[in-house]
Amino acid sequence: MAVTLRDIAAEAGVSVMTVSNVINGNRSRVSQTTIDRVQRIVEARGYVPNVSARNLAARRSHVIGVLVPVAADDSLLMSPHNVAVIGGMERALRERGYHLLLRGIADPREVSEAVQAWDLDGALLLGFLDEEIDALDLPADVPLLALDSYASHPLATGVRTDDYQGGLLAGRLLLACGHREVLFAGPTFTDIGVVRQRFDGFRAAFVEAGIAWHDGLVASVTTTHDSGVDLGRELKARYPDVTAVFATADILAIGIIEGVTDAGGRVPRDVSVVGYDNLDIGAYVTPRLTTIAQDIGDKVAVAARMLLDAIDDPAAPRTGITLPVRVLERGSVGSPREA
Amino acid sequence: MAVTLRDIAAEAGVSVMTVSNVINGNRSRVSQTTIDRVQRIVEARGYVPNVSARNLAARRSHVIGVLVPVAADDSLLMSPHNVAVIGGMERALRERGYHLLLRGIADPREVSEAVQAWDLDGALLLGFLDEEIDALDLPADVPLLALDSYASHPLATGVRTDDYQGGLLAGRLLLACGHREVLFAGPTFTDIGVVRQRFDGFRAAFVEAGIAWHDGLVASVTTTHDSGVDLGRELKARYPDVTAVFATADILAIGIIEGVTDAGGRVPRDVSVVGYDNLDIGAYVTPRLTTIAQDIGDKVAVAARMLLDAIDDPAAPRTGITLPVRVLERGSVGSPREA
DNA sequence: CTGAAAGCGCTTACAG
DNA sequence: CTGAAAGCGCTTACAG
Repeated sequence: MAVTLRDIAAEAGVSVMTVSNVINGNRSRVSQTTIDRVQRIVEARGYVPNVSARNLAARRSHVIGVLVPVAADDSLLMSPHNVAVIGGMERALRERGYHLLLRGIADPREVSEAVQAWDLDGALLLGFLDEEIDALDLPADVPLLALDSYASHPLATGVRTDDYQGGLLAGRLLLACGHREVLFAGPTFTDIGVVRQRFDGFRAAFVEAGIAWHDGLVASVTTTHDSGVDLGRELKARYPDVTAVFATADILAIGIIEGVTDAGGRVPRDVSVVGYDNLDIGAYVTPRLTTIAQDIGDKVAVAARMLLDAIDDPAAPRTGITLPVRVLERGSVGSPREA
Repeated sequence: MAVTLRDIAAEAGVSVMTVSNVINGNRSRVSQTTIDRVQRIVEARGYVPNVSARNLAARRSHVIGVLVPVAADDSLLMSPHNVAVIGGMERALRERGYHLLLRGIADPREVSEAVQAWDLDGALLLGFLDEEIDALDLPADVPLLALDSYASHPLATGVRTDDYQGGLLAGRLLLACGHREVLFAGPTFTDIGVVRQRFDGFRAAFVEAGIAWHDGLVASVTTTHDSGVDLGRELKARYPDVTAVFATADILAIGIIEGVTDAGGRVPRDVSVVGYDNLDIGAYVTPRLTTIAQDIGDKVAVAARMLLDAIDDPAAPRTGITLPVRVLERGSVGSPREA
């Protein structure tokens, strides 16, 4: 049988509540002598508080749910971006005494279920659509943080990078190199959201430069390597005048480069490609990927802090934070060839 | 206030325990009429059982800890391999009604602490050294499963792929292409463990072929892209006669290819490279990486099943399972040039 | 088929 | 500075 508070209390000759106070660092309420004695016994007996009992009594869990939508194949959406976020989050939480419950969400209702069932202190929503977030029905006192979201749900006020600026920078870069026919490649988007922002920023670069941009130059594709390859292969046929592509994700951009190469083209000589994210992998491919870089570590650190602060002080007003992005020039962008 | 069992019981006019039985599917103990009535109320009120209370009373948690060592920089060891495992594990657990607690372990003692504190039903150890596993001091009744481990700890009987065979296949492949001076590149290894097995298998290929292999041809490096690059750059200088490298991880192999290329060499013309794992990324680099492929999905599925079976029947004897590996030939291996 | 009661291991006002 | 008691929301023998 595991050692309990009661065992410690008996051995120390004090009440259970005194031991509890020592364990929880309520030192002002206990004499130093008692603290020392109890701590020695705790140490000697290898006492470990039972999480369930503590959570039940305290009506909170010190657990943060990291909730990730599950794709059609029922497996977690573990993009390199999400992986970096989860890893960083685990670390930030551990440092502050919280734990991470990783949970795939097949139906949005499971979000509030998870929050209730686990007495979650908070939750990080990773990769949900803004519409899904807005449709969430949650107890108002549980801090939620949706990463990279433009949802208007008040609980979801969060952290994101400057997607509009990212699009703008990508547009400017390609325009500065002399490109005029540029394809925007990314997932289907609506009036709000990450992709919309990147698109608007991208288009603004053309307006700013006084250069017309063809509405038709948008390719709606899934954000995967494979669909990038497909697009790259057909690029010449479907968009004969295009000299550059702005892809909303590195993984997609890398696929596009591969597809273009497969079809006999060369990057950046025939087609320039700009990605988005700055994943490690972009540095491993040939040519190295030019991309819009966001600092995921920063983003996670800020998100963790914001979430835990909201838990400590639920009444404090929350304002979203937008982190900067920058252009990381490597080898996949050049000037267009003469026609 | 959240709805509790008692609320449901009151509304249904039955005892709390009857509701509990309905919730938990002990249908043989309740009449169909009662079941229906209770279920309707549960549905209408949006009742969600409290996990802490359930765990405390039942003395089990339905939580599986996925425990990953934290590196020197305190962040989780999220290699692509581990990521795939964690993603697959979450899914397998969710399908069977379990939850995943992701936890970085800085000190091996935290393993048993976590098990105790959370009443963990089981734990998956991911990326621990065999020595660490053998040194673990755990309550005997909590199933542990160490992936890819050769530890002798009885609780750690687990699942791994055939590392010896992997090394053997890599060796045979390179020998068949005509290579004789082959460098083995991987982390420092001892008498037991994954790397030792791959090494032994690799060397056995030479013995089998009746070809001598130079003991000096082992490069001890960390399993990272960067150290691969370093090794690749110095390859010609440090190992002038070497015509091929067998790296114990794809990420390392990819770095080596890049380093060789940086130094003006060409793969596979000047140097052939074989990796290990079959990560997605191996298909994106130039040339595409030839590698020893393991089916991580399979491995995780088997591991999840084994772990949950052990939880269901702790008395059942456990035997480790070794899954097959195969050679995946792509573009990074060729014949050595004439000297 | 159903229930009353004890108990899981903690924390939290409250009292002194 | 310390304690007795109630209670968190469940499950588990036990009894009928």
